[in-house]
Amino acid sequence: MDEKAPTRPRTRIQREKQDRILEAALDIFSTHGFRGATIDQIAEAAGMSKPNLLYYFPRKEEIHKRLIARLLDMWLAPLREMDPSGDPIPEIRSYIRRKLEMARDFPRESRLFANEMLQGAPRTIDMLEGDLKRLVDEKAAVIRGWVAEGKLSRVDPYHLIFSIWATTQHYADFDVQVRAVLGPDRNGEGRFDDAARYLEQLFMHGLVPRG
Amino acid sequence: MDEKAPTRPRTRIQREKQDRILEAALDIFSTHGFRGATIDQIAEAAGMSKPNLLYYFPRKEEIHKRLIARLLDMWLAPLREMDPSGDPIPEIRSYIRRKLEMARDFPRESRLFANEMLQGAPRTIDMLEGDLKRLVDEKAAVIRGWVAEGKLSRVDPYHLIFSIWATTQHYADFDVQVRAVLGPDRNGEGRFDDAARYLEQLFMHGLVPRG
DNA sequence: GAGATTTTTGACCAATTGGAAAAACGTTAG
DNA sequence: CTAACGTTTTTCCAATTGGTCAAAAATCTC
Repeated sequence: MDEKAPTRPRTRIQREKQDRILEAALDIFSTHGFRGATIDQIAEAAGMSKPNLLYYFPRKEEIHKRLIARLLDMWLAPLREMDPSGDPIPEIRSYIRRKLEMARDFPRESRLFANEMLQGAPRTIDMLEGDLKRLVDEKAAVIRGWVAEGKLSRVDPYHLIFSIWATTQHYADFDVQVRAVLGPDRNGEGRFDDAARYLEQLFMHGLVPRG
Repeated sequence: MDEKAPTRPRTRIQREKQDRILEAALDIFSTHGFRGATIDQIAEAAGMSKPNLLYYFPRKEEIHKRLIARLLDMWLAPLREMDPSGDPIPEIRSYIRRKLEMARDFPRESRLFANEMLQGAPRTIDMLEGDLKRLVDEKAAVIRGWVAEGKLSRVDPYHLIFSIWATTQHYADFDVQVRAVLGPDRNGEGRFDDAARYLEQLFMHGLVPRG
């Protein structure tokens, strides 16, 4: 069958333009949400005319769908790599570190996802209840096993995962607030190092000083 | 001087209608963001015609401003009440609990705020750098004092506050995801109790089991 | 109940929106 | 060169958007 829909890039020029569109769309969608973003905005950010953009992605939703798909795949990689046969503490520690690095290096992706969640995940709910839930269930079982072996405190594995997501993504999603509160001084990229150190302490030993 | 702008309600009917509008607007703004929300939507949700709504709030931005103002005031109350002369551990514990209760009882407010942050806080940045920063600076100093007295682990007070915000608001902002992952079973309002228990353990002692 | 005032409605507007059509342009294989 | 193809632009459209305005309706004051 011949598909004319340019969903997957065939030629060099198609690949380039589609990349430019997706790049621009990530900017716009991640700050304005799906409804708040306009095709004109995206087209301008991508340096092309609206009809030209629509030649590559026949509708607005198509662009968004592609971005979300790319994102979810990449987003869950760190959790996927949590190794059941590894040592619990280093595994979790490194999961937190990798997740924080992603918040630092891909803040727009984080915000795109956050936007979608805030809106009730209308275009993502299936993946949440499918792939995502399956993966989390699997890893939760692993964590539960670790707890049973006495290698972790007796914590709810689901809420543990939530808290890792929350604390790391916060630095991407609430970046403005973080910057505003830290002020101009404490505000180089060094804040991610501070965050890493803090989260290490929090997740390992908490706030109560050890006797 | 005679102000005709109905910014503050004068009569009973004004108060009622303005409340209905703000209530409806909270729904819409918190799920679609400022740009994604339309006056028509809000008017319909409030059960009145668009021109009628515009009689009470002459522009869209006015509604949003009022909501944000109301929200910030209420949102920072728990932090404001953190008592420098109290015991550190109970003070922080109770701050976390109150913040989690707010996420449970006022999820739309949380999402409204999150939406504004994602968009770069265009209508809120002044408050963030003003009132908010001042308050956080003040409380951070308090926490630093507690650390110096050896009553808390040696943590960065700013990131401590961020992590409390992140973990608690997560249950409001990412509600869809939390529900999807927990599945239909584990999903009564009991999830907030589970969260409370988990956060207690996390913030007090972390994940490493005590010898 | 008359008159003043407040509230509501209906009709309207210009700008913006997502998108369609088709013609114009460019590229390339034969 | 030319036919076939892929790309881009111009023009257009109907729907939606935030907002206005004057008249109608309801309410309040005396």
